[in-house]
Amino acid sequence: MYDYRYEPHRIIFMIDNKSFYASCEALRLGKNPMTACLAVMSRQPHSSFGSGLIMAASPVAKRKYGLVNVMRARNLPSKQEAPDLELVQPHMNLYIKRSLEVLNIFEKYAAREDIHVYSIDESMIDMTKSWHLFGDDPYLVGRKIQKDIRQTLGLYTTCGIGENPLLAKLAMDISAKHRRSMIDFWHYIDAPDTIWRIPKLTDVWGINKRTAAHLERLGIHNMYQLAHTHPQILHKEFGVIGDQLFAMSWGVDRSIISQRYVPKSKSYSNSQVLGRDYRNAGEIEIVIREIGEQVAARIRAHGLRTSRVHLFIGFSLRAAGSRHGFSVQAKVTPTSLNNEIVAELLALFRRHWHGETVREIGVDLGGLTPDVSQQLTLFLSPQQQIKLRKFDQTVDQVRSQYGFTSLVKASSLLPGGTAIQRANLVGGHNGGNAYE
DNA sequence: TCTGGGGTCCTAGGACCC
DNA sequence: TCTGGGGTCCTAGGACCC
Repeated sequence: MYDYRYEPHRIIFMIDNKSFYASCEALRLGKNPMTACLAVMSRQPHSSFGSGLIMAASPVAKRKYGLVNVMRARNLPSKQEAPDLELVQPHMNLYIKRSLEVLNIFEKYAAREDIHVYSIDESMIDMTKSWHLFGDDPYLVGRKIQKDIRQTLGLYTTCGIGENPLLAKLAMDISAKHRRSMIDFWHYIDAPDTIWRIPKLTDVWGINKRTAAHLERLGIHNMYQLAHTHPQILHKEFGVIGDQLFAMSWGVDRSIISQRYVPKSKSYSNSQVLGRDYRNAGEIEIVIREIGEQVAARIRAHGLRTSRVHLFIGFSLRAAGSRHGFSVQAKVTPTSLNNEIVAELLALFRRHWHGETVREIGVDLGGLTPDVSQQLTLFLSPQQQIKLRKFDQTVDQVRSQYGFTSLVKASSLLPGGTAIQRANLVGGHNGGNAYE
């Protein structure tokens, strides 16, 4: 048995909003999230029939009609088969607002530095220092927070509690989500009855198909077997991921939430699956420019410059050839200028594209540094550079005040441009109004 | 099956340097 | 010549998460 004496023994809450988007929609329509039968469907205008995406489904819709998240609209039951299933458009801005409201509630129970927002609907709270202020047992405190959120916002949450973040996450994913009580507490010493009994490797956070298949090849079919495999073998097969897999099988995780982890590399990206196949270089380049300028505006808004420009092009599956696309990057002199960023993207595109039919385009700007000093270049006078900066900044300002479409490049009006259609989207989905 | 979007981490292998 | 070795940086691609 593992000696857990020197592992952290904290009280970590992992709280997840049950069917978050679908619940926000149910409440918006004056319904109860647990009894409403609805799904949130995102559809791009001008895309082919049946191409909609189910972003979220309410618990009843999942149970009654077998809906799953990120399901294609064409797989939905028909109107006759599911007469009471309601399909609604996403309202991304509303979800963002609700998410912040949930965060406000968490801040009543713990210091901001002890809260880690993991995603729009999941947060981790280190309650070690504060749980006893709210009850006699962490379990009861968890229920109290759940009740608070339900009474204040109408949202239902599931809560995993653990002695470290990993145990809390597993308690939530594996157990709390499926219990009527919607809460569970996992301790190190329970590993044989909890972690080792997880039925499928892919149920575990961090293990997906590929890793599971690799483990299966080694004769490891469950967490018990993983925990009883020599760590050296795992290290040889998986590198540092192997070390991590072994630690996970014993519930070991030494990260501390208040010690903010600073990611080595941060980047901003936008990508889109095009509504149809693009074959013409000019049309493809319009979209590359649009996406490039969109990401460039984002880094400017954060006061950053990029030193690594990355272009991803995905080919249409119908396109012949073995390449399914390409993904290339180039180091550049740090810049936040539309012109320079787009020029580099187009150069990358022209160098690597050989006429294939394109269906997906993505731009990622990385190697970010604060946009403070002016980098001199050989090609432009400082005055010209300052002028370009001013121009980009002015456009950014007008757009933030009057909306993206208040100022649009003429090229975006040409066939192929997608920026205008997508101007009101948030994360590629309908933004709606936060106050609807 | 055919096409959602945003993000991070890890690794292998090549280039280059001493 | 049947030729050293280590370190670092960089790119492409894989894997996973929500």
